[in-house]
Amino acid sequence: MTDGGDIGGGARKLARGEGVALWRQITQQMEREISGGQYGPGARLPTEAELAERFDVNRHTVRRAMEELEGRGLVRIEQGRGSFVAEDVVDYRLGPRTRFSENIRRQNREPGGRILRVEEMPAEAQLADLLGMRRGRPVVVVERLSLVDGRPLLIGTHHFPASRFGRIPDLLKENPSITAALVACGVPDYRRKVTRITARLPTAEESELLQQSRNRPVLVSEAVNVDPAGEVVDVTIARYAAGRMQMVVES
Amino acid sequence: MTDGGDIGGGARKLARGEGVALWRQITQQMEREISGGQYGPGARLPTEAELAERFDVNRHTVRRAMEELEGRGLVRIEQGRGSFVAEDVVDYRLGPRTRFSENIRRQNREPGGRILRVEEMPAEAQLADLLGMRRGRPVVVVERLSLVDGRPLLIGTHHFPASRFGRIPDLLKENPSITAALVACGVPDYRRKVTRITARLPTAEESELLQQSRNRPVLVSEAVNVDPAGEVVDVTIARYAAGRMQMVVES
DNA sequence: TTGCCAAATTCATCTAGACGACTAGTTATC
DNA sequence: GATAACTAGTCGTCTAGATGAATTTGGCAA
Repeated sequence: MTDGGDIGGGARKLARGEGVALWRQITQQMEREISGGQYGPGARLPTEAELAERFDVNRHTVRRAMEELEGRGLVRIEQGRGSFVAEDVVDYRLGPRTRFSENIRRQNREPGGRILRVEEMPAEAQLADLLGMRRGRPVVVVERLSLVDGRPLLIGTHHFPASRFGRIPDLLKENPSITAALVACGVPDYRRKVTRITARLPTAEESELLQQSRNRPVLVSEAVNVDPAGEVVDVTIARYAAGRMQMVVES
Repeated sequence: MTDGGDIGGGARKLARGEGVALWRQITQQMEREISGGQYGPGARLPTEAELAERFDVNRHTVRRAMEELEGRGLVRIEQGRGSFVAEDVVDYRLGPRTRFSENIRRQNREPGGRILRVEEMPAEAQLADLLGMRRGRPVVVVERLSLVDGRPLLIGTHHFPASRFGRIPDLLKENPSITAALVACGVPDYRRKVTRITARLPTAEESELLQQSRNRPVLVSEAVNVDPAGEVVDVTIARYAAGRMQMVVES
């Protein structure tokens, strides 16, 4: 065995004062061990205190490394329980006719969800432009948390022109399905016209609702939906727990 | 004015010991001030030391808050210089015939790039399946950093079956255009068949190449490209600096 | 057995201080 | 005038220690 290193899983000496931060070296080492199969998916990792001792650094330094791994999607950290190797992702198809429930059921998983918020408010400039309506005219905003097998996957915020869809709040009280509410408003079908996608870290509220760590990004999609006549039905902004899904675009 | 608070922009007292972490409260306050226009896009924010004094907390607490804002895309932190309010994003169209250069030029921006790595290696299981070839057979791997107006936007890793595209390494020495190399290999045209998108924090190397903070996520896309006959040409994995672009999917 | 409480474990936050690394501007030197 | 050396300002990393919050465990009482 070479200079104090123990490739089999023991402590490998960190290089101090050589330009590479200690926490980065710990990140790399843990990454090697996880992808090398030292710990299987879902397995529990040593505690921060143990790792700190093993690498002979302060616990804060280990924490910095673990936070990095969590953000990269390799581990999941739970307060009071420990750290675990990450697992499982859902495929989420993004097509012109994407409907959440069908999408999920196609993968033999159980869709679910609940309405978080329904309100009417004036349209801001950018939103009004996308909806093709005048600024300040009322829009109905519906926010929904969608689940897969009981785990939150996305937060969707829908914006409908109130002139045409003012009945939606009442309809949703009867039946929480947005698609059904649209049918009742005379929109039997709609399709996605354009989608913009980016990613960022979640706000405190988002990470709370999605039950996802602050370090894991959210995929943010902004979609414009139109009815068969090409009329804009709504603008939806959805935030997906990136750690739990992969968006699939077919073309 | 109420209990020591100065809504106009001065120090607002933080609530200690009430269940909300101090760094979160600082995040919120700074967010309010930035989105409220206290600081314009690109403007320099107070130093960490100044903020620490203003909020009456340790500098580390301010740092935690600023890292959060950076990850969310609101600010940009530069060592030795300071922190600045974030700006500008590029639209990146993702369609069946997406070509990087055209895509960028359409927005009156200047595309650029350089080849990072070219090598031949055996195909791993998953990759071989996607390419429709046997495991372990050689693939040509080309890694390229693509720039917009001189700023890195994405790292693309292309995987070609070596049987058909073994000449690519030599061709790229003449002309660094991948599209041109494919033409020379008898593939005048190709299109994107399916794309999978997710997001995660970047590795050290990725954040280095993309010149993007460790806290800003990368959008990761995996695309399968096929020629007009439907034969798989390559599998490309691209990592985009999420802070500098929005992916646009039209359907 | 069930339910509850207390202790132990483990991660989360905050403070305090030191030093390193990078930037930008100033001064000294050739 | 150009260049090098220095300096102040600012962010980055690391240590050390204290306290809080969430979870698990084990024992005791009903």
